[in-house]
Amino acid sequence: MRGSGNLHEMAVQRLGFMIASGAFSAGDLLPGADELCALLGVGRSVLREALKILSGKGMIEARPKTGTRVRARAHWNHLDHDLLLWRFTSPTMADVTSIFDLRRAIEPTAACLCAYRASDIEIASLERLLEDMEAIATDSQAFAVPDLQFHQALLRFTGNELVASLAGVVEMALQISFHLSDDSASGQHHALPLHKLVVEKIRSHDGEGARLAMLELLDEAETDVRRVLHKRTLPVKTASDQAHA
Amino acid sequence: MRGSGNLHEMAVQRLGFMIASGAFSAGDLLPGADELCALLGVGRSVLREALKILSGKGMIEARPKTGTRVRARAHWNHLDHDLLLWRFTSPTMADVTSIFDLRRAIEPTAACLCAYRASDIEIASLERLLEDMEAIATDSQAFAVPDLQFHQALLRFTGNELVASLAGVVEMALQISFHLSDDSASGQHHALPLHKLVVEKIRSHDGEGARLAMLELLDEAETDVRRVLHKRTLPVKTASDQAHA
DNA sequence: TTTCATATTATTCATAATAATAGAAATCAA
DNA sequence: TTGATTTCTATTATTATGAATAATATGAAA
Repeated sequence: MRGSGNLHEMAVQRLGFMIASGAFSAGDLLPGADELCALLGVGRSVLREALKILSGKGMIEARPKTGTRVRARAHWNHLDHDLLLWRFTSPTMADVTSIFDLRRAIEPTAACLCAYRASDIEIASLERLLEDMEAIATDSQAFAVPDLQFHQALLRFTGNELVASLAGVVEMALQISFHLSDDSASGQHHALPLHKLVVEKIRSHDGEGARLAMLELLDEAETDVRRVLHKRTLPVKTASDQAHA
Repeated sequence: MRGSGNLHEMAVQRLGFMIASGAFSAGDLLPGADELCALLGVGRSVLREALKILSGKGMIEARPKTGTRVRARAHWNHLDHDLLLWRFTSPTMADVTSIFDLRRAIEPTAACLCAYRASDIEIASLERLLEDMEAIATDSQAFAVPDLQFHQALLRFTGNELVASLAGVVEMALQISFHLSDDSASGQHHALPLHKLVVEKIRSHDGEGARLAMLELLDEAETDVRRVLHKRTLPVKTASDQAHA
């Protein structure tokens, strides 16, 4: 858990992660203010700011007399960057489904919009990112950087700030992909042709083509993640990794 | 601007709206802490909490010595409920485009997912909402309630919390629709058949059919909004409504 | 069953001390 | 003298603490 920076950031991270990982369940009362201060080792102002941030994410609700309650998950802003982080640090198969549901909804549409709206300069910058990816396609880890930039640029070039605000989700998705595939050094070169196809379709203003290419790209990415995650999660049954659980 | 509730909520609403509507532009320095306290009529703790909430939305960034800066719009979390409110209180045509871009990406996919995942109970509750809509189809304002519930239920029944977190966007979209169409008392009865079609397709587990029906529904909704907004914005040129501009 | 008092808790404010840093001044090397 | 580097300082955010206020769930009384 990233605990660097200001005190209240640290408090947010610790408390938020605890709540997100189920240390308190929905409807539960958090400990009183003073007790929480002691638990987190911070003053009241800091705790208060941390609680405000968490309530901004929809996770808690404070009321006089009763105290501070954990709200139902339906109220949480699951698209929040921190929340994504807390939730998907150790992703399950169901988590992969969630993420790719959303990507499959957003990114093909974004590619389609780009085909009609992206400027020549923007398309050129997509092509430059393709070159970057090609140059380091053998290094599975370094590949992550231009890959992420590519997908985020695509969202941005829709010219729609609402769509672009979903960048955090694809960031998390790619982080999971690359985190999982660091041992299977297959390289990501098989992903490159589809990326190229997407840009080709965008350059020729073929919206429907771009959508389909992106869909195919996502299908492939999802099966990749599932395959590695499957191999990863099986050994857990035998291994005794309950050191500090 | 809803200024009810706690002091810091009020401060957030006022400051946030000011920033969102361009009173300070990106990179600008906000007034110092004490000056802001005076401006908003609150103590330092309250101001501090308000600033924390706004920085949680990605709108500002505080650093010692320099002060608190307004971040570039690209960093804002435009999907945040408050931000949607501040931004779309008086929507432009471009705003309508933004919202429907996103709805067209999300809701057809959500309808498709529902066709495969929604339980019989959930489908039944969609049908109940259809009945509610039918019962009050003549009252354009009352219609808004079950309509909103319908679209949000659809997102929820995908079983995907990430997707469901986009409920705020459709809420804003429908609010705009109904806010605009309160004079053109055409009634929303023409929207009903398409809603029914969506549910029919879901009940028969026809994902692609549900997607297409939802797409059609959105097309119709968008042209409706555009038509009314067009009629609304034209008279502004002649009217002298610069009373307190 | 309703009304009211009370104790608990969050909320707010005010003040003081600490930490961080941008910009200026001073120092040093070429 | 010039340029870069370091140190210093003033400014600002950050944190802590204490005290007073507002709101309300709970239980007692009517």
